[in-house]
Amino acid sequence: MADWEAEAAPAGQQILSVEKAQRMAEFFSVLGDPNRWRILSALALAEMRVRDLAAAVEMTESAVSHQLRILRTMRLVGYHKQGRNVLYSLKDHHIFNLYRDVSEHLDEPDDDSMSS
Amino acid sequence: MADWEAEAAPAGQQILSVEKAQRMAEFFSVLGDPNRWRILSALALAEMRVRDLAAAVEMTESAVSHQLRILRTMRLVGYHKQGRNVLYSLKDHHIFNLYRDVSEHLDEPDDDSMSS
DNA sequence: TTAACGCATGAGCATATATTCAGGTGTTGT
DNA sequence: ACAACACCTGAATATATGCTCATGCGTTAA
Repeated sequence: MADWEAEAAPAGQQILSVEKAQRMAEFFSVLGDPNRWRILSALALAEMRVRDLAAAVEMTESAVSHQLRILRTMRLVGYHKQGRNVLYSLKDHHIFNLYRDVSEHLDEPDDDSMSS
Repeated sequence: MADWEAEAAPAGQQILSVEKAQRMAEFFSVLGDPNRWRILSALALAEMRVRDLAAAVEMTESAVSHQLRILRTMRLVGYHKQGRNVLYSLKDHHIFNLYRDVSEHLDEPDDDSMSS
Protein backbone atom coordinates (compact mmCIF):
# COMPACT_ATOMS: atom_id res chain seq x y z
CA MET A 1 0.00 0.00 0.00
CA ALA A 2 1.45 3.36 -0.98
CA ASP A 3 1.72 5.99 1.70
CA TRP A 4 -0.88 8.26 0.18
CA GLU A 5 -3.44 5.49 0.31
CA ALA A 6 -3.32 5.56 4.07
CA GLU A 7 -5.36 8.75 4.04
CA ALA A 8 -6.27 9.09 0.43
CA ALA A 9 -9.79 9.92 1.44
CA PRO A 10 -9.93 13.03 3.59
CA ALA A 11 -12.62 12.48 6.18
CA GLY A 12 -12.92 8.75 6.37
CA GLN A 13 -13.80 6.72 3.32
CA GLN A 14 -16.37 8.99 1.79
CA ILE A 15 -16.96 12.09 -0.23
CA LEU A 16 -16.53 15.38 1.53
CA SER A 17 -19.77 16.75 2.86
CA VAL A 18 -21.03 19.93 1.29
CA GLU A 19 -20.35 21.74 4.56
CA LYS A 20 -16.74 20.64 4.86
CA ALA A 21 -16.13 21.23 1.21
CA GLN A 22 -17.58 24.68 1.67
CA ARG A 23 -15.28 25.50 4.57
CA MET A 24 -12.26 24.22 2.69
CA ALA A 25 -13.16 26.19 -0.39
CA GLU A 26 -13.67 29.38 1.59
CA PHE A 27 -10.23 29.13 3.07
CA PHE A 28 -8.47 28.30 -0.17
CA SER A 29 -10.30 31.10 -1.90
CA VAL A 30 -8.60 33.52 0.44
CA LEU A 31 -5.28 32.26 -0.89
CA GLY A 32 -6.65 32.50 -4.39
CA ASP A 33 -5.72 36.12 -4.90
CA PRO A 34 -2.25 37.32 -5.92
CA ASN A 35 -2.40 40.54 -3.94
CA ARG A 36 -3.23 38.71 -0.77
CA TRP A 37 -0.17 36.52 -1.29
CA ARG A 38 1.95 39.61 -1.71
CA ILE A 39 0.50 41.10 1.45
CA LEU A 40 1.19 37.91 3.37
CA SER A 41 4.74 37.66 2.06
CA ALA A 42 5.34 41.27 3.01
CA LEU A 43 4.08 40.64 6.53
CA ALA A 44 6.34 37.60 6.68
CA LEU A 45 9.25 40.01 6.46
CA ALA A 46 8.13 42.36 9.16
CA GLU A 47 5.23 43.66 11.14
CA MET A 48 3.93 46.69 9.29
CA ARG A 49 1.35 49.41 9.42
CA VAL A 50 -1.24 49.59 6.67
CA ARG A 51 0.29 52.60 4.98
CA ASP A 52 3.72 50.99 4.58
CA LEU A 53 2.17 47.72 3.60
CA ALA A 54 0.26 49.43 0.85
CA ALA A 55 3.47 51.02 -0.40
CA ALA A 56 5.30 47.70 -0.22
CA VAL A 57 2.80 45.82 -2.34
CA GLU A 58 1.94 48.81 -4.50
CA MET A 59 -1.75 48.98 -3.73
CA THR A 60 -3.94 51.73 -2.39
CA GLU A 61 -4.45 51.86 1.36
CA SER A 62 -8.13 51.21 0.82
CA ALA A 63 -7.59 48.09 -1.24
CA VAL A 64 -5.12 46.77 1.30
CA SER A 65 -7.48 47.51 4.14
CA HIS A 66 -10.25 45.60 2.42
CA GLN A 67 -7.97 42.63 1.90
CA LEU A 68 -6.69 42.74 5.46
CA ARG A 69 -10.22 42.37 6.70
CA ILE A 70 -10.51 39.13 4.77
CA LEU A 71 -7.14 37.90 6.00
CA ARG A 72 -8.20 38.77 9.54
CA THR A 73 -11.40 36.82 9.14
CA MET A 74 -9.41 33.74 8.21
CA ARG A 75 -7.02 34.46 11.10
CA LEU A 76 -4.03 34.64 8.81
CA VAL A 77 -2.92 38.00 10.15
CA GLY A 78 -2.93 39.58 13.56
CA TYR A 79 -2.90 43.26 14.40
CA HIS A 80 -2.62 45.70 17.25
CA LYS A 81 -3.07 49.42 17.49
CA GLN A 82 -0.17 51.71 18.14
CA GLY A 83 -1.29 55.29 18.33
CA ARG A 84 -3.12 56.09 15.14
CA ASN A 85 -1.38 53.30 13.32
CA VAL A 86 -2.43 49.69 13.14
CA LEU A 87 0.38 47.21 12.98
CA TYR A 88 -0.34 44.01 11.12
CA SER A 89 1.67 40.85 11.36
CA LEU A 90 1.60 37.32 10.07
CA LYS A 91 -0.37 35.20 12.47
CA ASP A 92 -0.01 31.80 10.89
CA HIS A 93 3.34 31.04 9.35
CA HIS A 94 1.93 27.68 8.36
CA ILE A 95 0.87 29.41 5.21
CA PHE A 96 4.35 29.20 3.83
CA ASN A 97 4.39 25.47 4.27
CA LEU A 98 1.46 25.45 1.90
CA TYR A 99 3.41 27.80 -0.31
CA ARG A 100 6.36 25.43 -0.39
CA ASP A 101 4.22 22.36 -1.06
CA VAL A 102 2.35 24.00 -3.89
CA SER A 103 5.53 25.45 -5.31
CA GLU A 104 6.85 21.94 -5.72
CA HIS A 105 3.64 20.86 -7.36
CA LEU A 106 3.78 23.73 -9.81
CA ASP A 107 7.35 22.92 -10.69
CA GLU A 108 6.52 19.36 -11.72
CA PRO A 109 6.76 18.72 -15.44
CA ASP A 110 3.60 18.81 -17.52
CA ASP A 111 2.10 15.55 -18.75
CA ASP A 112 -1.56 15.91 -19.63
CA SER A 113 -1.57 13.36 -22.41
CA MET A 114 -4.48 11.01 -22.95
CA SER A 115 -3.84 7.28 -22.68
CA SER A 116 -6.21 4.61 -23.93
CA MET B 1 15.83 51.10 2.03
CA ALA B 2 12.64 50.88 4.05
CA ASP B 3 12.62 48.75 7.16
CA TRP B 4 10.26 46.16 5.71
CA GLU B 5 12.87 45.31 3.12
CA ALA B 6 15.50 44.51 5.72
CA GLU B 7 14.43 41.40 7.59
CA ALA B 8 14.36 37.74 6.70
CA ALA B 9 11.31 35.79 5.58
CA PRO B 10 10.43 32.11 5.36
CA ALA B 11 9.60 32.20 1.70
CA GLY B 12 12.59 33.75 0.06
CA GLN B 13 13.55 36.92 1.96
CA GLN B 14 11.36 39.25 -0.05
CA ILE B 15 7.89 40.05 -1.20
CA LEU B 16 6.50 37.63 -3.72
CA SER B 17 6.79 38.87 -7.26
CA VAL B 18 3.55 39.55 -9.04
CA GLU B 19 4.24 36.58 -11.29
CA LYS B 20 4.81 34.10 -8.48
CA ALA B 21 1.88 35.46 -6.54
CA GLN B 22 -0.21 35.07 -9.65
CA ARG B 23 0.76 31.43 -10.10
CA MET B 24 0.12 30.66 -6.46
CA ALA B 25 -3.25 32.35 -6.58
CA GLU B 26 -4.28 30.51 -9.71
CA PHE B 27 -3.57 27.19 -8.09
CA PHE B 28 -5.27 27.96 -4.82
CA SER B 29 -8.27 29.31 -6.68
CA VAL B 30 -8.79 25.88 -8.12
CA LEU B 31 -9.15 24.59 -4.58
CA GLY B 32 -11.44 27.48 -3.81
CA ASP B 33 -14.60 25.78 -4.96
CA PRO B 34 -16.59 23.33 -2.85
CA ASN B 35 -17.69 21.17 -5.76
CA ARG B 36 -14.14 20.70 -6.91
CA TRP B 37 -13.25 19.48 -3.43
CA ARG B 38 -16.10 17.02 -3.56
CA ILE B 39 -14.98 15.81 -6.95
CA LEU B 40 -11.43 15.35 -5.72
CA SER B 41 -12.56 13.51 -2.61
CA ALA B 42 -14.72 11.24 -4.72
CA LEU B 43 -11.80 10.43 -7.00
CA ALA B 44 -9.70 9.76 -3.92
CA LEU B 45 -11.99 6.83 -3.24
CA ALA B 46 -11.92 5.32 -6.68
CA GLU B 47 -11.25 5.92 -10.30
CA MET B 48 -14.54 6.85 -11.88
CA ARG B 49 -16.15 7.76 -15.14
CA VAL B 50 -17.74 11.18 -15.52
CA ARG B 51 -21.29 9.92 -15.33
CA ASP B 52 -20.78 8.12 -12.02
CA LEU B 53 -18.76 10.99 -10.68
CA ALA B 54 -21.60 13.36 -11.46
CA ALA B 55 -24.01 11.10 -9.63
CA ALA B 56 -21.64 10.81 -6.68
CA VAL B 57 -21.29 14.53 -6.16
CA GLU B 58 -24.82 15.35 -7.27
CA MET B 59 -23.98 17.60 -10.16
CA THR B 60 -24.89 17.51 -13.83
CA GLU B 61 -22.50 15.74 -16.14
CA SER B 62 -21.87 19.01 -17.91
CA ALA B 63 -20.93 20.87 -14.76
CA VAL B 64 -18.61 18.08 -13.72
CA SER B 65 -17.02 17.98 -17.13
CA HIS B 66 -16.35 21.70 -16.98
CA GLN B 67 -14.75 21.35 -13.58
CA LEU B 68 -12.69 18.35 -14.64
CA ARG B 69 -11.16 20.44 -17.36
CA ILE B 70 -9.94 22.89 -14.75
CA LEU B 71 -8.65 20.12 -12.51
CA ARG B 72 -6.86 18.62 -15.49
CA THR B 73 -5.24 21.95 -16.30
CA MET B 74 -3.81 22.07 -12.79
CA ARG B 75 -2.77 18.44 -13.14
CA LEU B 76 -4.77 17.39 -10.12
CA VAL B 77 -6.56 14.62 -11.95
CA GLY B 78 -5.54 12.15 -14.61
CA TYR B 79 -7.75 10.36 -17.07
CA HIS B 80 -7.76 7.70 -19.72
CA LYS B 81 -10.33 6.57 -22.21
CA GLN B 82 -11.98 3.20 -21.95
CA GLY B 83 -14.35 2.67 -24.79
CA ARG B 84 -16.82 5.48 -24.76
CA ASN B 85 -16.17 6.19 -21.13
CA VAL B 86 -13.45 8.39 -19.69
CA LEU B 87 -12.05 7.27 -16.39
CA TYR B 88 -10.78 10.00 -14.12
CA SER B 89 -8.49 9.49 -11.18
CA LEU B 90 -6.68 11.52 -8.60
CA LYS B 91 -3.28 12.42 -9.95
CA ASP B 92 -1.79 14.33 -7.06
CA HIS B 93 -2.60 12.93 -3.66
CA HIS B 94 -0.58 15.70 -2.05
CA ILE B 95 -3.80 17.63 -2.17
CA PHE B 96 -4.99 15.90 0.93
CA ASN B 97 -1.89 16.90 2.80
CA LEU B 98 -3.05 20.43 2.15
CA TYR B 99 -6.49 19.37 3.26
CA ARG B 100 -5.12 18.05 6.53
CA ASP B 101 -3.00 21.13 7.20
CA VAL B 102 -5.83 23.52 6.53
CA SER B 103 -8.23 21.40 8.52
CA GLU B 104 -6.03 21.89 11.54
CA HIS B 105 -5.90 25.61 10.93
CA LEU B 106 -9.66 25.84 10.66
CA ASP B 107 -10.06 23.90 13.90
CA GLU B 108 -7.95 26.35 15.88
CA PRO B 109 -9.91 28.47 18.35
CA ASP B 110 -10.91 31.97 17.36
CA ASP B 111 -9.03 34.91 18.85
CA ASP B 112 -9.41 38.03 16.76
CA SER B 113 -9.24 40.48 19.66
CA MET B 114 -7.41 43.76 19.38
CA SER B 115 -4.45 44.38 21.68
CA SER B 116 -2.99 47.83 22.29
C1' DT C 1 -8.66 73.09 19.83
C1' DT C 2 -8.46 71.76 15.41
C1' DA C 3 -6.41 70.29 11.25
C1' DA C 4 -4.04 66.51 9.44
C1' DC C 5 -3.24 61.76 9.70
C1' DG C 6 -4.11 56.64 9.53
C1' DC C 7 -7.31 53.41 8.84
C1' DA C 8 -11.96 51.30 8.00
C1' DT C 9 -16.14 50.91 5.46
C1' DG C 10 -20.12 51.11 2.11
C1' DA C 11 -21.60 51.89 -2.54
C1' DG C 12 -20.80 51.35 -7.23
C1' DC C 13 -18.61 49.26 -11.07
C1' DA C 14 -15.95 46.05 -13.85
C1' DT C 15 -14.45 41.54 -14.16
C1' DA C 16 -14.28 36.62 -13.03
C1' DT C 17 -16.52 32.36 -12.18
C1' DA C 18 -19.91 28.43 -12.07
C1' DT C 19 -23.88 26.63 -13.69
C1' DT C 20 -27.40 25.53 -17.23
C1' DC C 21 -28.74 24.71 -21.84
C1' DA C 22 -28.17 23.39 -26.52
C1' DG C 23 -25.63 21.08 -29.50
C1' DG C 24 -21.42 18.56 -31.18
C1' DT C 25 -18.02 14.39 -31.54
C1' DG C 26 -16.72 9.78 -31.14
C1' DT C 27 -18.04 4.98 -29.64
C1' DT C 28 -20.83 0.95 -28.97
C1' DG C 29 -24.70 -2.25 -29.27
C1' DT C 30 -28.25 -4.18 -32.10
C1' DA D 1 -26.43 1.56 -40.46
C1' DC D 2 -28.25 3.94 -36.85
C1' DA D 3 -29.80 4.97 -32.46
C1' DA D 4 -28.34 5.34 -27.88
C1' DC D 5 -24.68 6.51 -25.04
C1' DA D 6 -20.78 9.07 -22.73
C1' DC D 7 -18.56 13.01 -22.80
C1' DC D 8 -17.09 17.69 -24.27
C1' DT D 9 -17.75 22.52 -25.43
C1' DG D 10 -19.51 27.34 -26.31
C1' DA D 11 -22.89 30.77 -25.23
C1' DA D 12 -25.74 32.86 -21.96
C1' DT D 13 -26.90 34.02 -17.32
C1' DA D 14 -26.52 34.70 -12.41
C1' DT D 15 -23.59 35.47 -8.78
C1' DA D 16 -19.17 36.48 -6.55
C1' DT D 17 -15.15 39.19 -6.16
C1' DG D 18 -11.81 43.13 -6.02
C1' DC D 19 -11.02 47.59 -6.99
C1' DT D 20 -11.93 52.79 -6.70
C1' DC D 21 -14.07 56.62 -4.70
C1' DA D 22 -16.16 59.12 -1.11
C1' DT D 23 -16.72 59.42 3.50
C1' DG D 24 -16.56 58.55 8.54
C1' DC D 25 -14.13 57.72 12.90
C1' DG D 26 -10.50 57.91 16.26
C1' DT D 27 -5.78 59.78 17.25
C1' DT D 28 -2.09 62.94 17.35
C1' DA D 29 0.68 67.06 16.35
C1' DA D 30 0.80 72.07 16.14
